[in-house]
Amino acid sequence: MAEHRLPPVVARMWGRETSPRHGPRPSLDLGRIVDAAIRIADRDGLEGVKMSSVATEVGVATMSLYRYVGSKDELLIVMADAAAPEPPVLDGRPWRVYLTDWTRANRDFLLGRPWLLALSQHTPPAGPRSLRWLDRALAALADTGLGYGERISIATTLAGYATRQAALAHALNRTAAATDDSIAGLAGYGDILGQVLDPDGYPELTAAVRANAFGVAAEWIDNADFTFGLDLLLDGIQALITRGNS
Amino acid sequence: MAEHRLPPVVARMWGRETSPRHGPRPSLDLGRIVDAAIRIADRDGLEGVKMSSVATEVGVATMSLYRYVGSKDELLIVMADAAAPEPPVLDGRPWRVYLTDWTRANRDFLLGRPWLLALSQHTPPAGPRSLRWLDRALAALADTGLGYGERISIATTLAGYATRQAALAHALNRTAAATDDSIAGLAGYGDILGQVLDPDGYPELTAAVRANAFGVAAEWIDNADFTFGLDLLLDGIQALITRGNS
DNA sequence: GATGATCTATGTATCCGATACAGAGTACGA
DNA sequence: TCGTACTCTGTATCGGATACATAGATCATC
Repeated sequence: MAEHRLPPVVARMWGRETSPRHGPRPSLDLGRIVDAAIRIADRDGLEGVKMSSVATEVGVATMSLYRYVGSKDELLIVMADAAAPEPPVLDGRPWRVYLTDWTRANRDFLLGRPWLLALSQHTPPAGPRSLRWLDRALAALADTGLGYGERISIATTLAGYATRQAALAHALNRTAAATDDSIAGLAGYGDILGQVLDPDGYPELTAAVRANAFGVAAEWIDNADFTFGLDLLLDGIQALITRGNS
Repeated sequence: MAEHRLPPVVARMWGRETSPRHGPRPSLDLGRIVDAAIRIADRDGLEGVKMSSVATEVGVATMSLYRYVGSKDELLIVMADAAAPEPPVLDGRPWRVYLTDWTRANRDFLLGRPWLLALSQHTPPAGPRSLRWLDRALAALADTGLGYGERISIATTLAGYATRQAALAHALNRTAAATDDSIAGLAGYGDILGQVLDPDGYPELTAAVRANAFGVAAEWIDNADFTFGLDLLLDGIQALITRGNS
Protein backbone atom coordinates (compact mmCIF):
# COMPACT_ATOMS: atom_id res chain seq x y z
CA MET A 1 0.00 0.00 0.00
CA ALA A 2 1.48 3.30 -1.07
CA GLU A 3 2.09 5.84 1.66
CA HIS A 4 0.28 9.07 1.21
CA ARG A 5 1.90 12.10 2.65
CA LEU A 6 -0.20 13.72 5.35
CA PRO A 7 -1.38 17.14 4.32
CA PRO A 8 0.36 19.57 6.64
CA VAL A 9 -2.86 20.84 8.11
CA VAL A 10 -3.96 17.39 9.09
CA ALA A 11 -0.66 16.67 10.74
CA ARG A 12 -1.01 19.83 12.75
CA MET A 13 -4.52 19.06 13.85
CA TRP A 14 -3.32 15.82 15.32
CA GLY A 15 -0.30 17.30 16.94
CA ARG A 16 2.02 15.30 14.80
CA GLU A 17 4.52 18.07 14.51
CA THR A 18 8.12 17.00 14.73
CA SER A 19 9.28 19.02 17.67
CA PRO A 20 12.57 20.70 16.92
CA ARG A 21 15.68 20.21 18.97
CA HIS A 22 17.21 23.62 18.50
CA GLY A 23 16.14 27.17 19.04
CA PRO A 24 14.09 28.99 21.62
CA ARG A 25 11.17 27.21 23.18
CA PRO A 26 7.99 28.17 21.33
CA SER A 27 5.99 30.64 23.35
CA LEU A 28 2.62 29.40 22.20
CA ASP A 29 1.01 26.46 20.53
CA LEU A 30 -1.55 25.90 17.85
CA GLY A 31 -4.27 25.35 20.40
CA ARG A 32 -3.96 28.81 21.87
CA ILE A 33 -4.11 30.36 18.44
CA VAL A 34 -7.11 28.36 17.38
CA ASP A 35 -8.95 29.14 20.58
CA ALA A 36 -8.34 32.80 20.10
CA ALA A 37 -9.55 32.62 16.53
CA ILE A 38 -12.68 30.81 17.59
CA ARG A 39 -13.34 33.37 20.27
CA ILE A 40 -13.14 36.09 17.67
CA ALA A 41 -15.35 34.26 15.23
CA ASP A 42 -17.96 33.78 17.91
CA ARG A 43 -17.84 37.44 18.73
CA ASP A 44 -17.42 39.16 15.39
CA GLY A 45 -18.16 36.50 12.82
CA LEU A 46 -15.78 35.08 10.30
CA GLU A 47 -14.98 38.48 8.83
CA GLY A 48 -13.54 39.42 12.16
CA VAL A 49 -10.95 36.71 11.90
CA LYS A 50 -7.87 38.34 10.44
CA MET A 51 -4.36 37.25 11.02
CA SER A 52 -3.80 40.54 12.75
CA SER A 53 -6.82 40.34 15.02
CA VAL A 54 -6.00 36.80 16.03
CA ALA A 55 -2.45 37.79 16.77
CA THR A 56 -3.60 40.66 18.93
CA GLU A 57 -5.98 38.41 20.79
CA VAL A 58 -3.19 36.01 21.56
CA GLY A 59 -0.78 38.78 22.34
CA VAL A 60 1.86 38.27 19.68
CA ALA A 61 2.86 39.89 16.44
CA THR A 62 0.93 39.04 13.34
CA MET A 63 3.73 37.26 11.64
CA SER A 64 4.37 35.03 14.57
CA LEU A 65 1.29 33.06 13.71
CA TYR A 66 2.87 31.85 10.55
CA ARG A 67 5.23 29.77 12.59
CA TYR A 68 2.21 27.66 13.59
CA VAL A 69 -0.05 27.70 10.57
CA GLY A 70 0.93 27.71 6.96
CA SER A 71 -1.70 30.19 5.93
CA LYS A 72 -4.95 31.68 6.98
CA ASP A 73 -6.81 28.95 5.17
CA GLU A 74 -5.05 26.36 7.23
CA LEU A 75 -6.07 28.16 10.35
CA LEU A 76 -9.66 28.12 9.23
CA ILE A 77 -9.58 24.41 8.61
CA VAL A 78 -8.21 23.70 12.03
CA MET A 79 -10.77 26.02 13.56
CA ALA A 80 -13.55 24.16 11.84
CA ASP A 81 -12.59 20.99 13.61
CA ALA A 82 -11.77 22.46 16.97
CA ALA A 83 -15.02 24.39 17.18
CA ALA A 84 -17.13 21.27 17.20
CA PRO A 85 -18.08 19.89 20.59
CA GLU A 86 -17.75 16.25 21.51
CA PRO A 87 -20.52 14.05 20.15
CA PRO A 88 -23.22 12.82 22.52
CA VAL A 89 -22.15 9.87 24.62
CA LEU A 90 -23.05 6.48 23.41
CA ASP A 91 -24.78 4.70 26.21
CA GLY A 92 -26.41 1.71 24.69
CA ARG A 93 -29.50 3.52 23.53
CA PRO A 94 -31.15 2.09 20.43
CA TRP A 95 -29.59 3.41 17.25
CA ARG A 96 -32.58 5.46 16.30
CA VAL A 97 -32.70 7.31 19.56
CA TYR A 98 -29.01 7.96 19.56
CA LEU A 99 -28.85 9.12 15.98
CA THR A 100 -31.73 11.47 16.51
CA ASP A 101 -29.85 12.99 19.37
CA TRP A 102 -26.63 12.98 17.39
CA THR A 103 -28.16 14.76 14.43
CA ARG A 104 -29.89 17.31 16.56
CA ALA A 105 -26.74 18.03 18.51
CA ASN A 106 -24.94 18.41 15.25
CA ARG A 107 -27.41 20.95 14.03
CA ASP A 108 -27.44 22.76 17.32
CA PHE A 109 -23.79 23.57 17.45
CA LEU A 110 -23.95 24.76 13.88
CA LEU A 111 -26.74 27.09 14.90
CA GLY A 112 -24.63 28.44 17.69
CA ARG A 113 -21.65 28.95 15.43
CA PRO A 114 -23.03 29.85 12.05
CA TRP A 115 -19.60 30.70 10.77
CA LEU A 116 -18.88 26.98 10.77
CA LEU A 117 -21.27 26.64 7.89
CA ALA A 118 -19.03 28.63 5.65
CA LEU A 119 -16.10 26.43 6.52
CA SER A 120 -17.70 23.03 6.17
CA GLN A 121 -17.19 23.18 2.44
CA HIS A 122 -13.44 23.30 2.60
CA THR A 123 -12.30 19.84 3.54
CA PRO A 124 -13.65 16.44 4.29
CA PRO A 125 -13.61 15.80 8.01
CA ALA A 126 -10.13 14.80 9.05
CA GLY A 127 -9.73 16.31 12.48
CA PRO A 128 -10.05 14.60 15.82
CA ARG A 129 -13.40 16.06 16.65
CA SER A 130 -15.14 15.47 13.37
CA LEU A 131 -13.89 11.95 13.26
CA ARG A 132 -15.11 11.27 16.73
CA TRP A 133 -18.57 12.23 15.55
CA LEU A 134 -18.24 9.85 12.69
CA ASP A 135 -16.95 7.10 14.91
CA ARG A 136 -19.86 7.37 17.30
CA ALA A 137 -22.39 7.19 14.54
CA LEU A 138 -20.75 4.08 13.18
CA ALA A 139 -20.78 2.59 16.63
CA ALA A 140 -24.45 3.35 17.12
CA LEU A 141 -25.19 1.30 14.05
CA ALA A 142 -22.88 -1.52 15.01
CA ASP A 143 -25.46 -4.18 15.68
CA THR A 144 -27.83 -3.37 12.89
CA GLY A 145 -26.16 -5.78 10.57
CA LEU A 146 -25.24 -3.03 8.15
CA GLY A 147 -21.84 -2.98 6.47
CA TYR A 148 -19.29 -0.25 7.01
CA GLY A 149 -20.00 1.34 3.69
CA GLU A 150 -23.65 1.67 4.47
CA ARG A 151 -23.02 2.98 7.93
CA ILE A 152 -20.66 5.61 6.64
CA SER A 153 -23.20 6.69 4.09
CA ILE A 154 -25.81 7.00 6.75
CA ALA A 155 -23.63 9.09 9.00
CA THR A 156 -22.71 11.33 6.11
CA THR A 157 -26.29 11.74 5.11
CA LEU A 158 -27.42 12.64 8.59
CA ALA A 159 -24.59 15.07 9.09
CA GLY A 160 -25.49 16.61 5.78
CA TYR A 161 -29.04 16.94 6.88
CA ALA A 162 -28.01 18.71 10.05
CA THR A 163 -25.79 21.07 8.11
CA ARG A 164 -28.45 21.85 5.61
CA GLN A 165 -31.01 22.51 8.23
CA ALA A 166 -28.73 24.85 10.09
CA ALA A 167 -27.76 26.61 6.90
CA LEU A 168 -31.37 27.17 6.04
CA ALA A 169 -32.24 28.57 9.41
CA HIS A 170 -29.27 30.82 9.29
CA ALA A 171 -29.93 32.02 5.79
CA LEU A 172 -33.45 32.96 6.74
CA ASN A 173 -32.24 34.91 9.69
CA ARG A 174 -29.85 36.74 7.44
CA THR A 175 -32.57 37.79 5.04
CA ALA A 176 -34.66 38.93 7.91
CA ALA A 177 -31.76 41.02 9.11
CA ALA A 178 -30.93 42.33 5.65
CA THR A 179 -34.48 43.47 5.08
CA ASP A 180 -34.06 45.00 8.52
CA ASP A 181 -37.53 43.97 9.26
CA SER A 182 -38.61 42.72 12.59
CA ILE A 183 -40.75 40.13 10.90
CA ALA A 184 -39.72 36.52 11.29
CA GLY A 185 -37.41 35.23 8.60
CA LEU A 186 -39.65 32.82 6.84
CA ALA A 187 -42.67 35.06 6.82
CA GLY A 188 -40.63 37.83 5.29
CA TYR A 189 -39.27 35.39 2.83
CA GLY A 190 -42.70 34.36 1.71
CA ASP A 191 -43.60 37.97 1.44
CA ILE A 192 -40.68 38.68 -0.81
CA LEU A 193 -41.53 35.77 -3.01
CA GLY A 194 -45.04 37.04 -3.32
CA GLN A 195 -43.81 40.33 -4.69
CA VAL A 196 -41.64 38.77 -7.29
CA LEU A 197 -43.32 35.66 -8.57
CA ASP A 198 -45.42 35.55 -11.64
CA PRO A 199 -48.16 32.95 -11.32
CA ASP A 200 -47.66 31.52 -14.79
CA GLY A 201 -44.02 30.66 -14.43
CA TYR A 202 -44.38 29.46 -10.89
CA PRO A 203 -47.87 28.09 -10.41
CA GLU A 204 -47.28 25.81 -7.46
CA LEU A 205 -45.04 28.17 -5.62
CA THR A 206 -47.49 30.98 -6.04
CA ALA A 207 -50.19 28.79 -4.63
CA ALA A 208 -47.98 27.91 -1.70
CA VAL A 209 -47.29 31.54 -1.00
CA ARG A 210 -50.95 32.42 -1.27
CA ALA A 211 -51.79 29.63 1.12
CA ASN A 212 -49.35 31.33 3.42
CA ALA A 213 -47.32 28.14 3.60
CA PHE A 214 -44.25 30.13 4.52
CA GLY A 215 -45.94 32.20 7.12
CA VAL A 216 -47.35 29.14 8.76
CA ALA A 217 -44.00 27.43 8.63
CA ALA A 218 -42.32 30.27 10.46
CA GLU A 219 -41.89 28.53 13.75
CA TRP A 220 -41.64 25.13 12.26
CA ILE A 221 -38.04 25.50 11.36
CA ASP A 222 -36.91 25.04 14.88
CA ASN A 223 -38.69 21.88 15.71
CA ALA A 224 -41.30 20.29 13.60
CA ASP A 225 -39.56 20.79 10.32
CA PHE A 226 -36.33 19.41 11.61
CA THR A 227 -37.97 16.36 13.06
CA PHE A 228 -40.02 15.92 9.99
CA GLY A 229 -37.15 15.55 7.58
CA LEU A 230 -35.09 13.62 10.04
CA ASP A 231 -37.84 11.10 10.47
CA LEU A 232 -37.99 10.65 6.76
CA LEU A 233 -34.37 9.65 6.83
CA LEU A 234 -34.64 7.45 9.84
CA ASP A 235 -37.64 5.66 8.42
CA GLY A 236 -35.62 4.98 5.34
CA ILE A 237 -32.79 3.60 7.41
CA GLN A 238 -35.16 1.50 9.42
CA ALA A 239 -36.50 0.00 6.23
CA LEU A 240 -33.01 -0.73 5.06
CA ILE A 241 -32.12 -2.54 8.22
CA THR A 242 -35.26 -4.60 8.18
CA ARG A 243 -34.69 -5.51 4.58
CA GLY A 244 -31.12 -6.50 5.24
CA ASN A 245 -31.94 -8.72 8.16
CA SER A 246 -34.85 -10.54 6.65
CA MET B 1 -49.99 42.83 5.30
CA ALA B 2 -46.91 44.97 5.67
CA GLU B 3 -44.87 45.54 2.57
CA HIS B 4 -41.34 44.34 2.81
CA ARG B 5 -38.81 46.19 0.77
CA LEU B 6 -37.22 43.97 -1.82
CA PRO B 7 -33.53 43.53 -1.15
CA PRO B 8 -31.76 45.24 -4.02
CA VAL B 9 -30.12 42.08 -5.20
CA VAL B 10 -33.40 40.32 -5.52
CA ALA B 11 -34.86 43.15 -7.49
CA ARG B 12 -31.94 43.01 -9.83
CA MET B 13 -32.22 39.29 -10.35
CA TRP B 14 -35.75 39.69 -11.49
CA GLY B 15 -35.02 42.63 -13.70
CA ARG B 16 -37.13 44.92 -11.60
CA GLU B 17 -34.81 47.82 -12.05
CA THR B 18 -36.45 51.14 -12.59
CA SER B 19 -35.06 52.18 -15.91
CA PRO B 20 -33.88 55.78 -15.85
CA ARG B 21 -35.18 58.44 -18.17
CA HIS B 22 -32.04 60.51 -18.49
CA GLY B 23 -28.46 59.95 -19.37
CA PRO B 24 -26.61 57.82 -21.84
CA ARG B 25 -28.02 54.46 -22.75
CA PRO B 26 -26.34 51.80 -20.61
CA SER B 27 -23.79 49.92 -22.64
CA LEU B 28 -24.30 46.62 -20.91
CA ASP B 29 -26.71 44.84 -18.66
CA LEU B 30 -26.49 42.68 -15.61
CA GLY B 31 -26.83 39.55 -17.69
CA ARG B 32 -23.65 40.17 -19.63
CA ILE B 33 -21.73 40.79 -16.46
CA VAL B 34 -23.03 37.73 -14.74
CA ASP B 35 -22.31 35.56 -17.75
CA ALA B 36 -18.78 36.81 -17.85
CA ALA B 37 -18.34 36.15 -14.17
CA ILE B 38 -19.67 32.64 -14.55
CA ARG B 39 -17.36 32.00 -17.46
CA ILE B 40 -14.43 33.03 -15.30
CA ALA B 41 -15.56 30.96 -12.36
CA ASP B 42 -15.86 27.93 -14.60
CA ARG B 43 -12.39 28.48 -15.91
CA ASP B 44 -10.42 29.68 -12.91
CA GLY B 45 -12.59 28.92 -9.95
CA LEU B 46 -14.13 31.37 -7.59
CA GLU B 47 -10.80 32.94 -6.70
CA GLY B 48 -10.48 34.00 -10.29
CA VAL B 49 -13.59 36.13 -10.01
CA LYS B 50 -12.39 39.61 -9.21
CA MET B 51 -14.13 42.79 -10.11
CA SER B 52 -11.20 43.60 -12.32
CA SER B 53 -11.12 40.26 -14.11
CA VAL B 54 -14.83 40.36 -14.72
CA ALA B 55 -14.57 43.88 -16.06
CA THR B 56 -11.80 42.87 -18.41
CA GLU B 57 -13.80 39.89 -19.62
CA VAL B 58 -16.73 42.11 -20.41
CA GLY B 59 -14.54 44.80 -21.89
CA VAL B 60 -15.23 47.70 -19.56
CA ALA B 61 -13.45 49.44 -16.75
CA THR B 62 -13.58 47.88 -13.32
CA MET B 63 -15.62 50.60 -11.78
CA SER B 64 -18.26 50.41 -14.44
CA LEU B 65 -19.54 47.22 -12.92
CA TYR B 66 -20.65 49.07 -9.86
CA ARG B 67 -23.33 50.73 -11.91
CA TYR B 68 -24.97 47.29 -12.18
CA VAL B 69 -24.18 45.57 -8.93
CA GLY B 70 -23.93 47.09 -5.51
CA SER B 71 -20.94 45.06 -4.47
CA LYS B 72 -19.01 41.96 -5.27
CA ASP B 73 -21.17 39.98 -2.87
CA GLU B 74 -24.24 40.95 -4.77
CA LEU B 75 -22.64 39.79 -7.96
CA LEU B 76 -21.91 36.44 -6.38
CA ILE B 77 -25.49 36.03 -5.27
CA VAL B 78 -26.81 36.73 -8.70
CA MET B 79 -24.25 34.36 -10.21
CA ALA B 80 -25.40 31.61 -7.89
CA ASP B 81 -28.84 31.78 -9.30
CA ALA B 82 -27.96 32.29 -12.91
CA ALA B 83 -25.51 29.42 -12.97
CA ALA B 84 -28.18 26.84 -12.29
CA PRO B 85 -29.75 25.16 -15.30
CA GLU B 86 -33.47 24.75 -15.74
CA PRO B 87 -34.98 21.90 -13.72
CA PRO B 88 -35.98 18.71 -15.54
CA VAL B 89 -39.30 18.94 -17.29
CA LEU B 90 -42.31 17.71 -15.52
CA ASP B 91 -44.07 15.30 -17.80
CA GLY B 92 -46.51 13.46 -15.66
CA ARG B 93 -44.06 10.93 -14.36
CA PRO B 94 -44.79 9.57 -10.88
CA TRP B 95 -43.41 11.78 -8.18
CA ARG B 96 -40.74 9.35 -7.14
CA VAL B 97 -39.31 9.03 -10.58
CA TYR B 98 -39.35 12.73 -11.16
CA LEU B 99 -37.81 13.64 -7.83
CA THR B 100 -35.05 11.11 -8.33
CA ASP B 101 -34.26 12.77 -11.60
CA TRP B 102 -34.60 16.20 -10.06
CA THR B 103 -32.24 15.45 -7.22
CA ARG B 104 -29.69 13.85 -9.45
CA ALA B 105 -29.79 16.74 -11.88
CA ASN B 106 -29.36 19.06 -8.96
CA ARG B 107 -26.29 17.25 -7.80
CA ASP B 108 -24.91 17.03 -11.28
CA PHE B 109 -24.81 20.69 -11.99
CA LEU B 110 -23.17 21.26 -8.65
CA LEU B 111 -20.53 18.76 -9.60
CA GLY B 112 -19.91 20.60 -12.81
CA ARG B 113 -19.68 23.93 -11.03
CA PRO B 114 -18.14 23.23 -7.67
CA TRP B 115 -17.79 26.92 -6.97
CA LEU B 116 -21.54 27.03 -6.56
CA LEU B 117 -21.12 25.07 -3.38
CA ALA B 118 -19.31 27.91 -1.74
CA LEU B 119 -22.09 30.30 -2.66
CA SER B 120 -25.08 28.25 -1.64
CA GLN B 121 -24.58 29.36 1.93
CA HIS B 122 -25.13 33.01 1.24
CA THR B 123 -28.84 33.41 0.71
CA PRO B 124 -32.01 31.41 0.62
CA PRO B 125 -33.06 30.82 -2.96
CA ALA B 126 -34.80 33.88 -4.28
CA GLY B 127 -33.78 33.99 -7.91
CA PRO B 128 -35.80 32.89 -10.90
CA ARG B 129 -33.88 29.72 -11.50
CA SER B 130 -33.75 28.43 -7.96
CA LEU B 131 -37.41 29.10 -7.51
CA ARG B 132 -38.26 27.26 -10.67
CA TRP B 133 -36.56 24.22 -9.21
CA LEU B 134 -38.62 24.60 -6.10
CA ASP B 135 -41.80 25.07 -8.06
CA ARG B 136 -41.28 21.92 -10.05
CA ALA B 137 -40.68 19.84 -6.98
CA LEU B 138 -43.85 21.14 -5.42
CA ALA B 139 -45.72 20.34 -8.59
CA ALA B 140 -44.38 16.81 -8.70
CA LEU B 141 -45.87 16.22 -5.29
CA ALA B 142 -49.17 17.87 -6.13
CA ASP B 143 -51.37 14.82 -6.07
CA THR B 144 -49.82 13.09 -3.14
CA GLY B 145 -52.21 14.68 -0.73
CA LEU B 146 -49.41 16.39 1.13
CA GLY B 147 -49.76 19.97 2.30
CA TYR B 148 -47.62 22.83 1.07
CA GLY B 149 -45.53 22.90 4.18
CA GLU B 150 -44.63 19.28 3.86
CA ARG B 151 -43.89 19.56 0.20
CA ILE B 152 -41.61 22.48 0.77
CA SER B 153 -39.79 20.59 3.46
CA ILE B 154 -39.32 17.67 1.14
CA ALA B 155 -37.96 19.79 -1.64
CA THR B 156 -35.60 21.49 0.74
CA THR B 157 -34.42 18.23 2.13
CA LEU B 158 -33.76 16.73 -1.27
CA ALA B 159 -31.95 19.80 -2.47
CA GLY B 160 -29.89 19.69 0.66
CA TYR B 161 -29.05 16.11 0.00
CA ALA B 162 -27.89 16.91 -3.50
CA THR B 163 -25.76 19.75 -2.22
CA ARG B 164 -24.21 17.68 0.45
CA GLN B 165 -23.43 14.87 -1.87
CA ALA B 166 -21.77 17.18 -4.33
CA ALA B 167 -19.84 18.88 -1.58
CA LEU B 168 -18.55 15.60 -0.36
CA ALA B 169 -17.43 14.45 -3.75
CA HIS B 170 -15.77 17.74 -4.37
CA ALA B 171 -14.03 17.82 -1.01
CA LEU B 172 -12.61 14.40 -1.64
CA ASN B 173 -11.30 15.45 -4.98
CA ARG B 174 -9.66 18.41 -3.39
CA THR B 175 -7.82 16.29 -0.87
CA ALA B 176 -6.74 13.99 -3.60
CA ALA B 177 -5.37 16.97 -5.46
CA ALA B 178 -3.75 18.47 -2.39
CA THR B 179 -1.96 15.26 -1.61
CA ASP B 180 -1.00 15.43 -5.25
CA ASP B 181 -1.56 11.76 -5.48
CA SER B 182 -3.02 10.06 -8.44
CA ILE B 183 -4.98 7.81 -6.14
CA ALA B 184 -8.72 8.21 -6.08
CA GLY B 185 -10.03 10.62 -3.48
CA LEU B 186 -11.75 8.27 -1.12
CA ALA B 187 -9.00 5.69 -1.09
CA GLY B 188 -6.46 8.35 -0.27
CA TYR B 189 -8.78 9.64 2.37
CA GLY B 190 -9.02 6.28 4.05
CA ASP B 191 -5.29 6.03 3.84
CA ILE B 192 -4.82 9.32 5.60
CA LEU B 193 -7.23 8.34 8.31
CA GLY B 194 -5.29 5.16 8.83
CA GLN B 195 -2.15 7.11 9.52
CA VAL B 196 -3.71 9.35 12.05
CA LEU B 197 -6.29 7.40 13.98
CA ASP B 198 -5.59 5.75 17.25
CA PRO B 199 -7.68 2.63 17.65
CA ASP B 200 -8.70 3.38 21.21
CA GLY B 201 -10.25 6.74 20.58
CA TYR B 202 -11.82 5.70 17.33
CA PRO B 203 -12.62 2.01 17.47
CA GLU B 204 -15.32 1.81 14.86
CA LEU B 205 -13.68 4.10 12.44
CA THR B 206 -10.44 2.22 12.71
CA ALA B 207 -12.27 -0.97 12.00
CA ALA B 208 -13.90 0.61 9.00
CA VAL B 209 -10.59 1.78 7.65
CA ARG B 210 -9.02 -1.63 8.24
CA ALA B 211 -11.89 -3.22 6.43
CA ASN B 212 -11.00 -0.91 3.60
CA ALA B 213 -14.48 0.52 3.69
CA PHE B 214 -13.22 3.69 2.11
CA GLY B 215 -11.18 1.98 -0.54
CA VAL B 216 -14.13 -0.12 -1.53
CA ALA B 217 -16.38 2.89 -1.58
CA ALA B 218 -14.14 4.72 -3.99
CA GLU B 219 -16.35 4.38 -7.00
CA TRP B 220 -19.50 4.33 -5.00
CA ILE B 221 -19.67 8.02 -4.64
CA ASP B 222 -20.79 8.49 -8.17
CA ASN B 223 -23.68 6.13 -8.20
CA ALA B 224 -24.44 3.61 -5.55
CA ASP B 225 -23.83 5.89 -2.63
CA PHE B 226 -25.91 8.62 -4.08
CA THR B 227 -28.79 6.34 -4.87
CA PHE B 228 -28.48 4.72 -1.51
CA GLY B 229 -29.04 7.82 0.54
CA LEU B 230 -31.60 9.16 -1.85
CA ASP B 231 -33.64 6.02 -1.57
CA LEU B 232 -33.60 6.36 2.17
CA LEU B 233 -35.21 9.72 1.80
CA LEU B 234 -37.68 8.65 -0.81
CA ASP B 235 -38.72 5.65 1.21
CA GLY B 236 -39.37 7.96 4.09
CA ILE B 237 -41.46 10.21 1.89
CA GLN B 238 -43.34 7.27 0.54
CA ALA B 239 -44.17 6.20 4.05
CA LEU B 240 -45.37 9.67 4.85
CA ILE B 241 -47.68 9.76 1.88
CA THR B 242 -49.13 6.36 2.63
CA ARG B 243 -49.69 7.32 6.22
CA GLY B 244 -51.37 10.56 5.25
CA ASN B 245 -53.76 8.95 2.83
CA SER B 246 -54.84 6.05 4.97
C1' DG C 1 31.95 26.64 27.80
C1' DA C 2 32.59 28.52 23.19
C1' DT C 3 30.76 28.11 18.59
C1' DG C 4 27.71 27.44 15.03
C1' DA C 5 23.46 25.48 13.36
C1' DT C 6 18.76 25.85 13.98
C1' DC C 7 14.67 27.93 15.67
C1' DT C 8 11.48 31.59 17.23
C1' DA C 9 9.50 36.25 17.32
C1' DT C 10 8.97 40.42 15.11
C1' DG C 11 9.09 44.70 11.99
C1' DT C 12 9.03 46.29 7.54
C1' DA C 13 7.76 46.11 2.77
C1' DT C 14 4.95 44.51 -0.91
C1' DC C 15 1.14 43.14 -3.31
C1' DC C 16 -3.52 42.49 -4.36
C1' DG C 17 -8.20 43.45 -4.53
C1' DA C 18 -12.45 46.13 -3.27
C1' DT C 19 -14.34 50.25 -3.48
C1' DA C 20 -14.89 55.76 -2.61
C1' DC C 21 -14.75 59.75 -5.25
C1' DA C 22 -14.55 63.00 -8.80
C1' DG C 23 -14.54 64.37 -13.53
C1' DA C 24 -15.93 64.03 -18.35
C1' DG C 25 -19.15 62.93 -21.57
C1' DT C 26 -24.20 61.89 -23.12
C1' DA C 27 -29.16 61.77 -23.82
C1' DC C 28 -33.67 63.31 -22.77
C1' DG C 29 -37.16 66.82 -21.09
C1' DA C 30 -38.37 71.38 -20.90
C1' DT D 1 -30.65 75.17 -25.98
C1' DC D 2 -30.12 74.24 -21.38
C1' DG D 3 -29.96 71.65 -17.33
C1' DT D 4 -30.35 67.48 -15.10
C1' DA D 5 -29.78 62.87 -14.39
C1' DC D 6 -27.26 59.40 -15.63
C1' DT D 7 -23.06 56.48 -17.48
C1' DC D 8 -18.24 55.42 -17.88
C1' DT D 9 -13.63 55.76 -16.40
C1' DG D 10 -9.16 56.94 -13.91
C1' DT D 11 -7.10 57.78 -9.71
C1' DA D 12 -6.65 57.22 -4.82
C1' DT D 13 -7.29 54.83 -0.62
C1' DC D 14 -7.59 51.26 2.41
C1' DG D 15 -7.54 46.79 4.46
C1' DG D 16 -5.46 42.51 4.78
C1' DA D 17 -2.30 38.47 3.60
C1' DT D 18 2.11 37.30 3.40
C1' DA D 19 7.47 37.46 1.71
C1' DC D 20 11.70 38.62 3.63
C1' DA D 21 15.22 39.87 6.61
C1' DT D 22 16.88 40.66 11.22
C1' DA D 23 17.69 39.83 16.16
C1' DG D 24 17.85 36.96 19.80
C1' DA D 25 17.54 32.14 22.03
C1' DT D 26 18.87 27.31 22.66
C1' DC D 27 21.17 23.14 22.16
C1' DA D 28 24.81 19.81 20.26
C1' DT D 29 29.27 19.18 19.92
C1' DC D 30 33.75 19.54 20.57
